[in-house]
Amino acid sequence: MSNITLHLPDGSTREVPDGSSAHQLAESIGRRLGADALAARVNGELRDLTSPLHDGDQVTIVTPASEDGREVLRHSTAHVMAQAVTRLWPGAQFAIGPAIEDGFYYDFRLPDDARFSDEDLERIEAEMRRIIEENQAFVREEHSFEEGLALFADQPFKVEIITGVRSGEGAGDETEVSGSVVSSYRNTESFRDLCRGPHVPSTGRLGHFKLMRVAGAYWRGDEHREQLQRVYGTAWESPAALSAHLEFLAEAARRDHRILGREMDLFSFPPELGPGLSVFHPRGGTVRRVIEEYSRARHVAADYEFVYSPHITKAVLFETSGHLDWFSEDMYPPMELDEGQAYYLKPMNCPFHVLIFKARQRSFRELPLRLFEFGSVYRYEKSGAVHGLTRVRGMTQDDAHIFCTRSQMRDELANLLTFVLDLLRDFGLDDFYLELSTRPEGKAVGSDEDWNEAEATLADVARAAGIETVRDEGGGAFYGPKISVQARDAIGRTHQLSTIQLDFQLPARFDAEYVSSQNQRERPVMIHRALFGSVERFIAILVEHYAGNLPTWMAPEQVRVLGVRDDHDDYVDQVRRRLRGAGLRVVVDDAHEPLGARIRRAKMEKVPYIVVVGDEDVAHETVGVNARGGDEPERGLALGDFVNRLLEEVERHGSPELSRGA
RNA sequence: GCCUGGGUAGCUCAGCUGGUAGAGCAGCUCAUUCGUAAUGAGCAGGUCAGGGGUUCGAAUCCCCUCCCAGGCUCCA
Repeated sequence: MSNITLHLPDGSTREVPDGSSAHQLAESIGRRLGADALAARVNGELRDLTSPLHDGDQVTIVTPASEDGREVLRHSTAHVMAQAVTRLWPGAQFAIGPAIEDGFYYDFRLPDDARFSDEDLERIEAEMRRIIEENQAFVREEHSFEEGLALFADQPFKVEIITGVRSGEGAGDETEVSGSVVSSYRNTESFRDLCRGPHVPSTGRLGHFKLMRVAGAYWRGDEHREQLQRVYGTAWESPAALSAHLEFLAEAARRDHRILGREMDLFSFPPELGPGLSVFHPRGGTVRRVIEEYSRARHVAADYEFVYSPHITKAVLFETSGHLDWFSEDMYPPMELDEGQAYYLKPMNCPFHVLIFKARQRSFRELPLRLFEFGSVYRYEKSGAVHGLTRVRGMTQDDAHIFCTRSQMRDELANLLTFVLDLLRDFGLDDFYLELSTRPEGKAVGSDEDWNEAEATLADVARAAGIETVRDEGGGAFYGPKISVQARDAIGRTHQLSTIQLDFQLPARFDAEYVSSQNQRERPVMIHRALFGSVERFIAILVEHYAGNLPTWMAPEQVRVLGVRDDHDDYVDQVRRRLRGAGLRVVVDDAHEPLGARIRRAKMEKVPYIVVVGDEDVAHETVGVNARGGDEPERGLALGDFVNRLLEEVERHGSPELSRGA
């Protein structure tokens, strides 16, 4: 028997007998690898371990603790769940069950319109453990379309997938079927599932999973079609990886801004206001004011001009802008005033800024004209979509619109991107990537040339910024492409923050013009940009990023002063006035409670500095300082030194030009 | 908007199959005067989300509405 030569990921080659499977290759490399192997990536394609190899193949053995390995074991775990469900609910129909980030899901329709309850998750999980205990093999079988249709005759969703593939539709169902044949994986005589694969060799290779929740999900993601029962699970290569993931979820829950916001008395969502509408309490108001004031100072330094616009407007404004055509469903319904005149709450600020531009004739000498506003907007988000401060019905954008000439556009965008990233870094977010969203099919307005030019310009600017950029094809707004800045937070989650959008449409719709140096009327380009996105959401992200421990410059309360005994009150007040006089936010806790209890309260409220003063401090004009996150309290620090230290810390965060100018 | 689950004191929660509401923390009062994460006692606090129904009797069972959570859909 002749040998074939295979290429391994480390660049080496290996000869194995012709007809060898990926599994045999793994075993020939090492017993340990043979035992670990779950699947193989052959010439870039994931395959079963049993698949035969051919001369010249590039082969990577897939082991559990890898992205490929986790994907395969998650997908296989989804099949185990489907089998468990059919055992528990005979006649259950299943739709699709792919691997997703951190886990998997499977969509089901249960007999007699039954629904899963939370308790059912435990039953399903127990049944899955039995299936894993049985160590059933995953056996791949291939069929013609006709055979496939016959095999899955009692599974209407599978039939739809198969017929969709045959007619060339359903390209999105690659996890189920691909190519010219129908493949299925059989676990037992009675259970098989339509699937492209690959899968782990047998169910015994699985087991580090947990079912998380049940949810509704529309068949094929279409809200006009049947809603199925989706079960989500997480699955990992080892107990340690599973528990690390569960601990990550617990950590995210501990940082939840909705919980911390209440505990820290920052904001609330009174039910009397309605879903998605928040109020900021004094402490949250302080955080917000500090953030907004800092943003204003930066914008002043960057030559923005400040404008204001009303919250409601006649319908004609949004008819002209085109927003009523596209988003009327997502706007609050109009108020009928003045004999049938419809007024809308504004869902965005841009048309107002265009009107400001148009208020008089503009010269090219005024461009770029940068109009900034903390603009409150109202959007009628679907009731199921609102979430804390991150998805709301009323929010304030740090919104600006830049009017410039086409020749200024590139420089303006490049400077803007630098400005954005610098500002975000000042808030402690410094791990970014960019997303370039391009023309949305079927929704876009405007000429191809304009779109191409806009996309190319944004791509150039993104490249020049030297930050990782991913493309989001078709993700742009109807009037132009955009760059968005995605920031990773302290626990690795990404949040879409700033967006920079190019717009050739709105100036045209409103017939905005400037007079050029050639005395010609020209159409300006408009750049929409919001750096925080919404101020509310930005605060939520910061609270979660810092787990509530906001840096001193943003903290609602910077220092808490405690006297050891009542008779230190005079000195406590002296310390308070000194700190207050230096512009610091100070609170005195003179409750009649033991010092330890007051320390504890201040710690739990995440105050950056706790100052304790007693007899020795009164005598020497010193303070004891217990810093948040510090090891040991510092005793006998001169009051003046402490004040200077704090002032330095508070001022240090900003950019140099700002601390000089503002 | 749809699916699943939920709503009991300011917060976290208990209250079995219907018999008339409880704890801890927080709050208030009094006592305690204390050097770095919980001093003690007492008091007060509830239309059990709201409305309707079943019942001799509803926090508990049924219906409707509101709100919340997690998904789906959507996200200018």
